[in-house]
Formats: sequence, C-alpha cells, structure tokens
Amino acid sequence: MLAEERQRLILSLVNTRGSISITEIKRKLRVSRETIRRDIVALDQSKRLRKTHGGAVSMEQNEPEMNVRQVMNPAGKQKIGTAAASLVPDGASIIIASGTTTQAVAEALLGHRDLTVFTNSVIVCGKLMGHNSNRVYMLGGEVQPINGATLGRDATVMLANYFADFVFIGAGAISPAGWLMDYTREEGELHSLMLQSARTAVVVADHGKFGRFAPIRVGNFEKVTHLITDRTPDPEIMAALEALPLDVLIADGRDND
Amino acid sequence: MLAEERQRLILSLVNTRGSISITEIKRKLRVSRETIRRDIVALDQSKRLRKTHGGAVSMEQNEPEMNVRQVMNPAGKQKIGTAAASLVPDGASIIIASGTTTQAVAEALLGHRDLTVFTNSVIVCGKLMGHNSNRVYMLGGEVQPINGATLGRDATVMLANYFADFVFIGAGAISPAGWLMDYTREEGELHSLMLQSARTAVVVADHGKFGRFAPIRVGNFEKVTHLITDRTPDPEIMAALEALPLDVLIADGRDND
DNA sequence: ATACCGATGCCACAAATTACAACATAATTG
DNA sequence: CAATTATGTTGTAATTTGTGGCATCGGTAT
Repeated sequence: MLAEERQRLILSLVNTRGSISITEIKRKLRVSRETIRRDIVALDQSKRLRKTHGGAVSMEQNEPEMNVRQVMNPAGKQKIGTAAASLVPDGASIIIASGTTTQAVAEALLGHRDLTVFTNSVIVCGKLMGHNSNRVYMLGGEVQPINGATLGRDATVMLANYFADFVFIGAGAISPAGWLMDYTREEGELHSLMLQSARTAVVVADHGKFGRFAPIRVGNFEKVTHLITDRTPDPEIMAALEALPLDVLIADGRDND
Repeated sequence: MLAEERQRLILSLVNTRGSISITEIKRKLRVSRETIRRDIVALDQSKRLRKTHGGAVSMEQNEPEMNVRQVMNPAGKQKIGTAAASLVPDGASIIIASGTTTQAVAEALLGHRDLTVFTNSVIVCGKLMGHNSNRVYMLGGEVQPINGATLGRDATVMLANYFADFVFIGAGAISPAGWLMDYTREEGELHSLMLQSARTAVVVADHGKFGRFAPIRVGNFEKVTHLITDRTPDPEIMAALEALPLDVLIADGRDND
C-alpha cells in the first residue's frame, strides 16, 4: 500500500470522526504502529491534522453546534428571509429545505401562524415546532452531522406524498449560466423533488453563491417561480436568469410596512 | 478513548447542562474518577470550564435552555439509562423511541462509538448526532410539539425498512397485569412496530409507570426481551412479569468499576 | 459543639500505554 | 548492483491512567 493512500485514508478517518487513535487505525490498516505514527507526524507537520498522545484529531472544528453557525453574510440572509416570508400568508403549507439561508427563512416565519411545514432540517424543525400552532412534518432519513439535514431515499419517498403551497430551497451555487447546483447528489435530488412538490417554488441564495460551481446540477429548475437574493447579480448571470420564467427579487432590507 | 475526545465530551456535557458532577461523567465514560478529575483540572486551567467541588460548571453565560426540563425522577431514569447502555456494544444498531426515559438512554450512550441509531425523537437525534461517528436516522412524520417526536404513517412506513440489534422504548404505563400501555394510538402502534424491528427489545420504565393504566395497549409485548426499571415492582406485577419470557433488570445505580 | 460518615480532593506509586530513537530489513529506483 | 527510501523491530524514555491511602469538606445525629 502506498504511503499516500494510507495518509489519505487516515485523514479521511480523522475528519469524519473528529479524532482517532493509532490503535484503531492499526486495526484497519495492515501496517505497523510506527508507520502510522510517522504518517501522523507528517500530516501534523503539513497542518492537515493535529497529533495528540495516542492518536490524532481533526483540524476542522466539527462542533455540532450548528445552532450558532450562521456564519457567512448573516445580514444578507436575514434580509432574504424576511423577503421570502412576506410571500407567505398565515395558514399556508410550505416546504423548507436545509441550509443557512433557508434557516433565515424559518426565522422570518416565526411571526406567522398555523403553518404546515415540511422540512428535512432538524434546525428548521426546532425553530418552527410548537410556535403559533404550526404543524411541522419532519422528513425522515439519515441525518447529516454537518448541517442537521435528513437526506436519502427515506426523505424523497416521504416527500412524494405531499404537496405544498410554497417551497424554499437554498443553493450550493448558481453557475454563470444560471444553473442551480448542489454539492451532493442526494441533496440535489431532494431539492429537485421539492421543486415539483409545491405551487410556488422559491430559491433563496445570497450573492456569494452566484457565478460559482458545484458538482451537481439540480433538475426541475424550470419549476422555480421566484429567486430571492440580496444583491443584483452580475449582468451575465442576470441576463441568463431573465430568460427564465421566474421573478428575481432583490431583498434590500428596507422595511416596507 | 483519546484524552481529547473525553475532554470534548465533558465540555459539551457541561455546556449543555450548565454543570455536571464527576460521578455523573463517570457513569457515561468508562474511566476512573481520577482521570476525569485530571481532565477537569486541565479544562479549568485552559479556562474552558470552572472546576467546583464534585464537578464543574460551564463558563458560558447561556442558560441551559429547556433541555433540562422538569422531568420526574431524573436520578432513576439516569440509572435506567446507564443499565440500558451497558447492554449495547460499540458499533451496534439501535432504535430509540421518544420519551424522557429513552432520552436518558441516549445520554448514557454518549460514551459509545459507531452506533447506527434510528429514532423518532428530535431530542435523541440531537444528542447522538455527530458524536463518535454515530450515524443517526430520523424517522419522518408529524412532529409532536409536546415531546419532539415524529409519529404517524410516515414514521411506520420508514421504520418498516429497517432492522436493528436493539430497540429501546418507554411506556405510558405498565398495568397491574403487566400490560404495556401508551396514551395515543399512534404512539402505541409505532412502539409495537419497533418491538418487532430488532433482535433485542428493551422496555425502559421507571417505577412511577407501574400499576397504572393508559388508554392503548401496545402489541407485540411478547417480543420484549428485557425490562429495565429502577425499583423492584410490586409483587403482583412482578409475578405477572416473571410469567413472561423476559428479563427484569433493576438498575441500582451502583458504579461498577 | 462534638463526633461521625460519606463523598470528594489530593498525592504517590504502580501498571499500562505510547513516544521516540536507533538499528535492521525490505522495497524501490536509477 | 548500489543507493535511497520506506517500513518493521527493538529497547528505552515519557506519558497516561488506575489504585490505594489519607486529608478535607459538607452534612447529620448525638
């Protein structure tokens, strides 16, 4: 086995589990303890993990404290959330996907009443559950520790039984050609299914998502009726979007009441 | 278990609960009192928590949320949880129903690794998700605001696809005749289905549940292999239980080290 | 107040685990 | 083949953890 393979494997183990002991790695790899130690020393020196007594810990601070993880551009996302919530009347049924921007939508919906909410995000669930006689349906599936979202066949099978007034999904990226993109296939498939599960389909994405790429292209983009963002996109993307049958809303954050 | 993992776990326990005693940590981790003391001393010196007589308190000013809601007999439930967790090896697949006693089971499982968890409780999900490379599957369905549990057809349909090593369910009541009872039909049906979805089926119920009634009788009680409680039940109930093919375990809470 | 008791803190030492360095052996490369 | 590198082996030092003894704290009964 090549040294590089070993180190990649060790790194991925450390990063998925947060930490790992040398004994544990030794059980998986058929090499001596010293070799693993040397690998860890090398990975530590190149700052890809941190060596500790008996093993190694990941450098990515994988704290599942995702409740306080509203990191990038919180102000923009809040404006987007407010704009999105203003589309929704009390008593509506809505689908909310996972993601930090859709979390902002959920926050902005705290003032609404009698909503029927379908979501694959435990965070959204926790926010809207028990508030103002909302009914919250959680989609089933394997929970991703990174974002607290359920994904997979269980989620899509369950979602197929429902149809809502609104759906709000985020985006991994929106390409220069105006494609909606995601980072994992499962997420893309769920988003695609969500888009055809509601009358009004809204994509929320702050300006940081525009003009970038992600590996998966999300289908059913033609179902999208609204795109809400916080700044006017570049002319090239804007042109691509205007060719589509959807409304682009720029949430400027001005209180319109 | 790596020292750093231990300290991370202690820190997260302290921060979610506001404070914790060394004895309590010892129940969850399988290390000696001195080791925990030394961990706490180290965490105190790096100002990540404050050491007190018998335990530690958090340095975060945030109040511990409604996570530590008024529960009946928390000490008994904790003992039950510890006893339940001692049945489970690392790497096992387990189903955990909703309820305060099953939450105690989930807490006691924080020291385990590589668990595959199926649950209908968002609280259990939040506790075990992202810990020690557990995989958590959330059952779908309508979320009950009272207990954060998903119920209904979505949950049962999804659960039917899975089979686990262990299942832990609570009880609304255990009648004098030794019947397992619940308060709602949907909960009873889910519990009944859960009982036949694992090789080892464990009912956890503190002594307050015995000799009482609830409207729904749960089926598949004959699948139950273990009943864990915190006090020896009344002779009448005990006799009824001993006639059944299950082990009655009394969690006495003694630390077995 | 005094005595007592259990729980906890603290210390010292033993046992186990791990780190590190030195060297031997295998694998690779030119 | 020689040179070089990677890996395994071995022995010793360092660290961690467990264990038992004993002091201390907080409470309670006398």
